[in-house]
Amino acid sequence: MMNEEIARIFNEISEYLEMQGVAFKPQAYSRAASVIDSLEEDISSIYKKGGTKALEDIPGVGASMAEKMEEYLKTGKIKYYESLKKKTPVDLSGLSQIEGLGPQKIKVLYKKLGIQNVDDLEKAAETGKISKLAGFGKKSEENILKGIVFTKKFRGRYILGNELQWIESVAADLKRLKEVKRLDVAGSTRRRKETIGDLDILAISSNPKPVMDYFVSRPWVIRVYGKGEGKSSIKAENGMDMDLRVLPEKSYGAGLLYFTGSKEHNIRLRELAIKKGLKLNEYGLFRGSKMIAGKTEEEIYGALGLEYVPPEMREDTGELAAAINHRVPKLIDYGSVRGDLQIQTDWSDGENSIEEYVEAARKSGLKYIAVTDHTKSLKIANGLDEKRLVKQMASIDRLNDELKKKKIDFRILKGAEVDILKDGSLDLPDKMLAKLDIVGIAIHSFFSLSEKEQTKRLIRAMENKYSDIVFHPTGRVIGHREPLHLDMAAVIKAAKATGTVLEIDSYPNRLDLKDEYVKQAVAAGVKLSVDSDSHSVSHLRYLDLGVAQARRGWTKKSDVVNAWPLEKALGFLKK
DNA sequence: GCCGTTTTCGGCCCGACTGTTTTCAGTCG
Repeated sequence: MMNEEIARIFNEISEYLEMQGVAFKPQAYSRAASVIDSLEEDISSIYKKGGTKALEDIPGVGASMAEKMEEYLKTGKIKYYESLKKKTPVDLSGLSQIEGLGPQKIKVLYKKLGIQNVDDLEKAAETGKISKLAGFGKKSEENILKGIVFTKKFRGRYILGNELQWIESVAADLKRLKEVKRLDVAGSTRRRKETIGDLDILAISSNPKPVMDYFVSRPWVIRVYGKGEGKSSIKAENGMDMDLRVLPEKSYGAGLLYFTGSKEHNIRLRELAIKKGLKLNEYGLFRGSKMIAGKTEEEIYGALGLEYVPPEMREDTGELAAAINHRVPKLIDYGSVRGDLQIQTDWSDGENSIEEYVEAARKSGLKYIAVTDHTKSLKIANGLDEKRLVKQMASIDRLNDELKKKKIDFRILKGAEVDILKDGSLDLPDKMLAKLDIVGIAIHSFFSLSEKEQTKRLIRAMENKYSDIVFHPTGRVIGHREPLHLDMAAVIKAAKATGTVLEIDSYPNRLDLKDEYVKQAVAAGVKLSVDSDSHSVSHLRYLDLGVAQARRGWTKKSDVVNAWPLEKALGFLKK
């Protein structure tokens, strides 16, 4: 993607300007960089549609940056950036990844020692040159060496769903201390971002010292960056950085709000406070020196004249306007999914039998599941042909009869994850699809078709009168596979027109649809399903990740068909 | 450099911790 590259360049420009001591411009560039980085649409396609005017519609991007982006798209270079780089030829991106190094220190390292990259830095640190510099010391030198080792070893972010159990066990461990009155994991974990970079843990304690002592001495702590009564920072053995902060009870809501973020949401809140003649920080909301709110988040939103905003919505994507007008949607609750509409069993590439799924699903409180094994084209997954599917349907009938006899309120739906072929036709004939309760359709091949072809292919499949749900619609695998080239606006429009449900696949590295598309789909009146895409009964727990994704896309219970009672859901789906 | 139900000019979030200092700059979130 162009976006990542432009974001990187803008971030570097920001740091160069900071080196020069320029005021305000660095923030402008770094804000634009972060917006561009999280943008769904590619810069080049935005530019193609509307030129620099369209680029200027990106928040934080004005005429000057739009022009630079245009220059980059046309020539592959930005002269302004090149000249900054020429003046101070250092690997900024690499160097600033080292913990504790920022623009000012990098500047000194370059001017005094000619350090241009991480290798130079390592050599200088090893030969003791850095500790002799003014403003640096022995400790700085040690930290730089440690930082180099760590950045080499661990990079990138963590997939939330893969870490959540561990995070919850860490929190539970700390909560057990008698000195801890309350403890929450804040940050992007609380906002349920699909990936997280580090961990922010908050606690109330009137006696923080033993809590901090305990925290930094956990066996999985491999490095302690700092330890104080108010804050301690460590690195865990999986490479994740963690902060634990202890706050007084009267400020806990303010702290929770502040450390939950997002940063952009907080900045907006502070600006709102300023406009009301107030000041918001992590200790409370103040009028002059008088604290007027702070104990709970609800209290602070209230004092600012706002409706409460759930953490999953705090991304500065319009939630504050909604809160001002008291129109924050009532989001779908965790645990409110009643049936799972995508499950693979041992008939194809799943690990468990239908019977085992029934038992596990009942245990987790579900009322129905759809068995949706792969179809024949997906040979690698042992996909079912018509003959085997008929056999499976008969066995589901038998199991349902048994459940009925035992007066168990649970239903197994007959379904399939039907492969969408290259031309948009389906892998099973209509007369077969007609016999299924749930026809999930999915793309598992020809990932690199052009946007036009891929969109046409998917929409054609949706137009089949038996297609109920598009499984993992964009096909992305976080950190592994880019999403399909799709015109999502057109897909969402087609979903509405054809009455096809779009899935939120809850699998940790899929979470597909992603939050922005969920929001667009909900706004368009498209119905969603939240499914686990289980390949084992242990995956059923992922449903809450899908609900989190739904909440991040402002979804209400009424938008999610499998949060409805079974009969209503079946009534909505196509014949 | 960006932005505007106060503004097209004059603002731009704010505090903790570290390491180097002896009162503070830099980094981080």
